[in-house]
Amino acid sequence: MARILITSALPYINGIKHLGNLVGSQLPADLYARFQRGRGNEVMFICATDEHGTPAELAAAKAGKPVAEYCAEMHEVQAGLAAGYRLSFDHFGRSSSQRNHALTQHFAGRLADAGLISEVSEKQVYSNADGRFLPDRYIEGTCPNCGYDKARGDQCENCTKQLDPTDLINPRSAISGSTDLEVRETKHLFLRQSAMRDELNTWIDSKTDWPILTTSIAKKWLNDGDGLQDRGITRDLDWGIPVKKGDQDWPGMEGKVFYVWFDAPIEYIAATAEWADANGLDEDAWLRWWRTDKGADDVRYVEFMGKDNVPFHTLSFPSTILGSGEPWKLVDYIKSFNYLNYDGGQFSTSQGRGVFMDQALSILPADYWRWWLLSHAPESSDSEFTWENFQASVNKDLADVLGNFVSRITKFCRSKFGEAVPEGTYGAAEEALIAEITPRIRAYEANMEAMEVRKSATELRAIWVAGNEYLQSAAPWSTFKEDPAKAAAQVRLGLNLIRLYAVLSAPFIPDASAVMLEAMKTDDTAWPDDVAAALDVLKPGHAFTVPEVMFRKIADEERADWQQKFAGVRA
RNA sequence: GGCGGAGUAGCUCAGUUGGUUAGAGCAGCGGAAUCAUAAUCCGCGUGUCGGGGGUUCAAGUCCCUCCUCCGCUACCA
Repeated sequence: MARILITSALPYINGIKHLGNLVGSQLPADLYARFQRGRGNEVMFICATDEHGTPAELAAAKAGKPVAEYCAEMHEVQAGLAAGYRLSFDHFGRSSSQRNHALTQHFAGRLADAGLISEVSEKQVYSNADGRFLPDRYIEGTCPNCGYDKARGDQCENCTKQLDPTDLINPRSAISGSTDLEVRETKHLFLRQSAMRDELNTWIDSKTDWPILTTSIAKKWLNDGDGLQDRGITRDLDWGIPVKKGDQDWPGMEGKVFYVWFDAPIEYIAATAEWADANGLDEDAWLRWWRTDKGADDVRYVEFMGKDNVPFHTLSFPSTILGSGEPWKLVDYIKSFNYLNYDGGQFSTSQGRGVFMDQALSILPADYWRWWLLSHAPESSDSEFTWENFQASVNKDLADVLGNFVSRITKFCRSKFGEAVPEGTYGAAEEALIAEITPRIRAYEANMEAMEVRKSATELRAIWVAGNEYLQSAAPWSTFKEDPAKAAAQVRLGLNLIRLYAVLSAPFIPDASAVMLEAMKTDDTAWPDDVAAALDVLKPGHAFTVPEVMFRKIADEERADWQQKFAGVRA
């Protein structure tokens, strides 16, 4: 039995995520986790909310709440939505946990001892009115290049010229609009990634099986300009993990916190410790997933994320791990995704454009969204959500192909043989179906193993179609008239197909899978290594029930209504 | 500007290291069947593979060039 550690990029705390965020990391990670569990492997699936940083503080202020309280509430909201989408995290932690405080401070101490931390004094813009230092993006002013009056301190959105905040004419705080700004000297810690460059380069070069999207981004950062740059890992904020060297104070760094991108990935580890705490387990229970000297040497660690997160997972976090000099588990495979667009434009959290996780669940059950999003996952390039495509795909695949298959076979059996699996011996046609479906199931497994999400969905659908093809050519409604025994065998196979589909489909549509198993009155979810045996699990006489309609169809009027409703911008 | 991704049938997309008549799903057209959520199954595709040039016996697949879209570009996370 293999042991597989899976992490999904951490959703940021400042609001409810949209469907693009969902399909870019958490959902495919869940698909993979469910598949691996289904195969009988031991899985640790970890996610958490990413709670630190300026945007969290601002969102809390806007909500009129203390930031700790705001984060606690939003964590519960996000946890509820994760449950709504059936994301099967073993633990959904918080980057603000005490475990993460301790681990982040521990790593910083180790890195300092290894000579990989430097202290740098720099000048940053301080807003007296806001009482805080302002990140470059939170300073607005007139672009010296094109005269655009809402240029940000890092870049002008109008002419795309990259800027330094001090370049701006008439700079003001983007938070309060105040022009009472001044440049102050402040000291920060930098992670000396540049010293790790060769080691990282060698490591990335060894990952020949990674998606091009992943390695090309990493190589770009390693080789661009003067090569990998050191990165500031502290900030002048109140909310965050206080800068400490292990459990010791860090002279000169009082009142500062670690930068969110330093502590967020460490939360993958800390959340696993939180999992152990929540389950009353000892230290070894989580260390065996993360420390190669404590049993993690046979763990396969896979990370899922959108492409914007790649630099941090290929360079910064590995620098932290490698630089610590301790035997922490490094990632084995990084699955990265492009973006999902919404009706011709981008989904946008800040602009409220698109469909958000809570809205989607309010109009349709999770399986509809899971199926569409996963079967259209933006793997090779950005992909696009349109209501027409969503309606057509879901109606055809889920309602017509799968749902109707379950409906027709169970109802036919009930009317002719009653609600129990009839007696019958499989013949040539049944053997032919098994012969056709077996290589498809093997291909499905291979695609799932390789995290080829769309291809997996295509193969699964083809397996559903094979059931309809079989039923159509076997035509038990005809054979029943002259040879009821033969019809009985055909029906028995059909009912067994339902159970098989439930097992195979569970990673994509867990709720429908549960409905199928319940209708077949079985809890046998063994993976079909032997397809013939898997189609013989439900024996003659085994009782079942006819389930309610599994997937209702989306009507044109509904679709038009939603299209209208979600066309604008969310308040 | 630099780097990366994409441009294949009306729509969404597959197309391994170049090799027989370029594929799938959806939509469309024709037919079969009537167990079923009017749900299924079968048949039907002459597409400048973004444009142009080149290498080769052979290119969607390699090289050059141009065009279009998208992302990233290091203090948003």
